[in-house]
Amino acid sequence: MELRHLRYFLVVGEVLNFTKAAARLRVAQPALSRQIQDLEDEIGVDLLHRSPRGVTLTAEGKLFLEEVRELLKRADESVERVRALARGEYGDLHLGYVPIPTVEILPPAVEAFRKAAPHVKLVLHDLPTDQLITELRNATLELAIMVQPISEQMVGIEFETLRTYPWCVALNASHPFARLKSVALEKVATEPLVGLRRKGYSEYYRILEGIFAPVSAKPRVVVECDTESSLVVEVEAGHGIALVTTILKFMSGKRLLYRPLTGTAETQSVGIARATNGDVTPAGEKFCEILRKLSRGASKPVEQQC
Amino acid sequence: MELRHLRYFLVVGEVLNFTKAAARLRVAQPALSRQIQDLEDEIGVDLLHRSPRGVTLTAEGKLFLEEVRELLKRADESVERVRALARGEYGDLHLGYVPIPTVEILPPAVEAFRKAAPHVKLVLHDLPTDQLITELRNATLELAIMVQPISEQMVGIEFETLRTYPWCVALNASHPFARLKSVALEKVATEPLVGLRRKGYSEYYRILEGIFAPVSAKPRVVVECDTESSLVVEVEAGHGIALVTTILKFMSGKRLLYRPLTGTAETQSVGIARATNGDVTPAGEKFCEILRKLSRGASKPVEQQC
DNA sequence: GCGCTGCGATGCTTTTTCGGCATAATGGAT
DNA sequence: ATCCATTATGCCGAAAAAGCATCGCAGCGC
Repeated sequence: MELRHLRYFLVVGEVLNFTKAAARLRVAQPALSRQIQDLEDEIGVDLLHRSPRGVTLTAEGKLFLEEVRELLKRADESVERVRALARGEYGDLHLGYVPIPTVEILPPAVEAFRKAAPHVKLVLHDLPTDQLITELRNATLELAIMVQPISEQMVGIEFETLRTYPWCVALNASHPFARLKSVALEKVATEPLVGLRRKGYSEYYRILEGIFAPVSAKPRVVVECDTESSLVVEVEAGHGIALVTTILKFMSGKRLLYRPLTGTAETQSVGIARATNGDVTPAGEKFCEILRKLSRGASKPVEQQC
Repeated sequence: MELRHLRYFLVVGEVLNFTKAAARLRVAQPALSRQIQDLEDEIGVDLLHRSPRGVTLTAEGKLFLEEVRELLKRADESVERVRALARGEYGDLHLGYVPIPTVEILPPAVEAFRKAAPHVKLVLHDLPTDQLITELRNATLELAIMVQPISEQMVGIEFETLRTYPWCVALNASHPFARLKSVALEKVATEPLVGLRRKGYSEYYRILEGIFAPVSAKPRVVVECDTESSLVVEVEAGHGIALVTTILKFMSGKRLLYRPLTGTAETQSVGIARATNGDVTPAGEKFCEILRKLSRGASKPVEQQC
């Protein structure tokens, strides 16, 4: 039994006339008769009552017709599903991200992707940087949107920058620096700083050290915060100033002031990370493409307004 | 795309080796390679990664393999279902019956049928004779187990006798006839009778008239009962005697006495009725066969013990 | 390093089967 | 009885599948 037999029987069962069915199938009537006979022989059951005025379905034929209809529909769907998977319009996409630094990039990309590939089950995993790296390596995650990791984390990881943000100083309105238009790196070196916690954000400290290296200073972090939101609270409370990027504006609103940091060329890059040997599905590639397009087309990042 | 492609792909996907798969499929390896290539070309997606050390499934291949597994399974099931229908082991069987006269025949037949064809949905319809005839004609019912209808009801109906029961007289213990071993027809002719109601049991009256015709008498039915059980009650209460068959013993127990009726050769036939032009499914035929076998093999009907 | 081995792919031939054409058989309708 | 629409059959050519021999490739062992 081949699908041909089923396709032929479906039409014969619907039209109830070999001649017309053959015309619709673009085959000669005798060929069609043969195929249906072969089908009946193979399953060993008469499916049709033949008469010179056409054909009628037997009870077995009626049952089989319904089965065949369903079967052919499912066959089409199966093929279409595989094609959709190959086009990146079907399947699961496990995507990791660090919430705060990606807040400018991720939400519009997710929205665009959901529109472009509505049948892909997009699973978002909100995790700290260190764990994102781990899960990319063991393939739990396919892609991650995150801050560029420090070089020692990069083995086996590929990173593609989407946006770069200059560093700036976050402070509350009563701080002396509030009157300045910008803050020089040397001045920050002596200030007490509010930072993120070491565990989970190890790259933050490496970057801080990188920024201060030219002035031979060590950052003096007096408060370590679990999250960016508590960092905002600490700075607002005057426990120190913080070295951040303007992305933080998205969550601090007008509670903090931001001043450009001068005296360093360091920037923070946000982009896409993937495992070097990791299989990225077409859906994943589609998501990357959307991210790239949005990053190219977007207006200048908020840092400009700092 | 043909089922052949799917069958081949299924084995290749499971064995992950063309040569072994070809051996299992009893085709040459190049033929198998071709078919799989054709399949991939047709759906336009690579399903396998080839290497000189064997093959592995792509993500698309994994998905398609599952789809194919399901598809082929369903195809087999569909064919098997049609075959089962043709063998009378699948489908619906709408069976009508008149409860009391069939109580000796039907329950064991239903039990045997359920064992022989467990996947047939047997739907029992408990209806009066007249309605059974109607529903056989309009094909709502396929078969009915009932008392043989009178000739004018028989048009378009075929009846096959399974058992015959002689008529006897049902009476209560205090009736004068209770002392007799048997009751002659002439004696019954003058007695007040308890009978079934005319509406729905029209054949009962035709039969009664037939029994009394030889002695030029008319049955004198003084009470018409809706059901056999109320007939038992009326006879027990002494409102009259009743002409019945010994089948009634099944429900009256020892509340009534039964005496053979002499002076008539009339009997009541219980059997299978079907519409002359009605399609009887294999399941229906199977049921008939079981009824016949049970009727042949059964011990003599209860009438003998009357 | 070089042949060996196991694997899938390719080229060519043979076999099967599918389709087309002409025509027979069928059975109800006129 | 004849006609007509419809399905079935016989035969042939074309297409597709299978088979056979062989190639190409990559890892393995000597």
